[in-house]
Amino acid sequence: MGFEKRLDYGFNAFSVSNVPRAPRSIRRRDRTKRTVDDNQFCAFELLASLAGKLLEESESSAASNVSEGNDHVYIGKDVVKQEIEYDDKPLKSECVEHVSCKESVVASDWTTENSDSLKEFKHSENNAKMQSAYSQQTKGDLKSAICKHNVAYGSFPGDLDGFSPNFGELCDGICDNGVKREREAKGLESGSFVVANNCPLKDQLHLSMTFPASVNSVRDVKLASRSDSVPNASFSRHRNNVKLGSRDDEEKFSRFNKLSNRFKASRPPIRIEDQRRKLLTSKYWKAAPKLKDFEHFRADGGIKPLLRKRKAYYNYDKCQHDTLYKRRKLFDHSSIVTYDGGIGSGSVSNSPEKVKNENKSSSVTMSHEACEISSLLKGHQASHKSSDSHVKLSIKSFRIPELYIEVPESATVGSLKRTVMEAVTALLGGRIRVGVLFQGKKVRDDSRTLSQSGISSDNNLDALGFTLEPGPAIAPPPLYSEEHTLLLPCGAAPQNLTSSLTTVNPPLLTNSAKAMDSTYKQTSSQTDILTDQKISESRALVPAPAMNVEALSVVPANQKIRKSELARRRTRRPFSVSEVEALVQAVEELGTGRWRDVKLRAFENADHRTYVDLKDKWKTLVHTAKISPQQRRGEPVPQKLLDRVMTAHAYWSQHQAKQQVKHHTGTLRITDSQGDRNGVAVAISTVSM
DNA sequence: TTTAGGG
DNA sequence: CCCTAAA
Repeated sequence: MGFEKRLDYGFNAFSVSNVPRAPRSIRRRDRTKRTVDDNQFCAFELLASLAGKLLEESESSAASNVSEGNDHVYIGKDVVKQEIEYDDKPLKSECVEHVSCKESVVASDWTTENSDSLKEFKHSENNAKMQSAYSQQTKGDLKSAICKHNVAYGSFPGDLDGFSPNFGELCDGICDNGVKREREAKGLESGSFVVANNCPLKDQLHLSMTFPASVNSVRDVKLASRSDSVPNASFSRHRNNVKLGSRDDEEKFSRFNKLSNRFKASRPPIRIEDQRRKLLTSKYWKAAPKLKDFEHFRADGGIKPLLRKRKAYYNYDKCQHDTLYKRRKLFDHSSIVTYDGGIGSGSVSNSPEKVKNENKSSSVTMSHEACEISSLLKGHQASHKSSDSHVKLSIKSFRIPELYIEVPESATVGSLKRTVMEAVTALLGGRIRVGVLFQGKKVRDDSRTLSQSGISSDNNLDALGFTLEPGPAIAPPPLYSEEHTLLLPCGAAPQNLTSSLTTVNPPLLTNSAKAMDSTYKQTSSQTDILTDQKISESRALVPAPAMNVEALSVVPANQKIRKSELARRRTRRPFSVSEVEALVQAVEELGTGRWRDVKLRAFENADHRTYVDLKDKWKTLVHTAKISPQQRRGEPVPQKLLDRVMTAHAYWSQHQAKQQVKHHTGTLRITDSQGDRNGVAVAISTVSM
């Protein structure tokens, strides 16, 4: 009966490919060895032929900068050691690191960096500089050479598995010593970054030919553009940071990784997205700022090129995981330094006596938007002539909150100053407003008088605090919805305030509404760092005198941030009609219980479509088909397709039911005669046909 | 890792 | 899309 029904549904054409599937282990094997062999030679050859050239160019470009000349030598040494130590370090990881590190370098504009304990970071930095040098000096021959590098580079990450057995040897063969090898790595990375701008199209094509998909990192564009930005312009850095932290970027990053994975020979693609999710799910970002952690990362996150066992995969996964992780960390790092970074001990002090001058000088360097602070300070100055009924406060200093800064030990004092200056400038340049805390609570009502608020000279003014907060920019809704702050308009000085005043500052976020997205991240990561870093330590940086209520109020806020971060989704990517078509087609042929196969058949090259996605889409398609056209939304799916969806859905659910019935047939037959529950069950499955 | 389903 | 129990 079921069979006839099936005919009714017009499924004659369906190839009943519900053949028992081979064990996964076998199925998996089917998909292997596809890309590697073909590409192997190519990549090796490129690598080999370019190694020398690359080396030269690396040297020349690095040496072009005098200040970097020394670094180069020095770092070269370090790096060699490191390379040896972490021989199995995944190259891909490297690349990503440098991406991130570059951010921090550009952001802080450090000029020197040499420290054994900061090997890794420094190393990266240097690379970043080299990249910079590359991008600026790349011309003529170098250009094409770099492009080729990119080709070689492209082959690395993807072939870690398939290639890896030879990878180490390859490197050893090409590079006589660690230095060369390292430089080569640098070159590869540099090339990959520069390529986006300079590489002729044909090179890109070459890439595409060599590898299944567009190997060129999607991040290239942004990186390239970044190197265009003026290193000294803090605001441009802002922009870059925002960009870096943008969802899109993240998304692309993921894709970048996945792309790489696709070249793996003996295992299905890694779902980086999933890993990301796991990361996001993890309670806290392990944003430990200690640079030593980088080394740690190195040590345990590496991949043994020669390993092919499952374990190796695990390592690789972990590595990838960590890579992502690390990128995150680095990103965080750089953003912190750039964004609201400052140095804790360097509080922005405005003693009453100096207020005027400070204002003066401030107004030079600060944007007009900082007038709120100026106003506050002026008012404060005016407080000297306070009378009895006046609350007397003395703002000794405004501390910049949640300060966290990280510079290599080898950084010069000058660069440190610059870094701090830039951070502070960026901070003050934004819209800042002042919040008033009293007895641990925000004083929300701006219209209330001080006495109404309980703020009087009689009271313990230690309970009064001010906070610096992000300005009127579109405040992050969940985070600051409760933050009621007192925005002091220019010239509208607060009541005369004298007397000692404790100031505590909540996280001062950024000024730009546009930057909100990244702001979240930065804030959260920032707090994570502090969290992970032992409160005591962070307190040293952010001395929050007397009233630590602020810290309390910060906690929930950050949880909100974290929440928002956790909640982050992939960018939505509505299925196009053609995708639906492909999906329907595949499901018609494969059924509804083989999403992995569906994925492989119809979406193998769609990295962003997981089998879960496909399954979900099918689910919604079925639903869509069931509802009236008026209720449907989004890009309309052709009714014809929906019909097919219904048909296929009906068929396969029936099929499934039939299978189940079959499966239980023996049991059912036996009990059927009894006409009880089992009989009912049979009837149901029949009905559903 | 995949499947299956609820959220 | 996300999350996750189960397989």
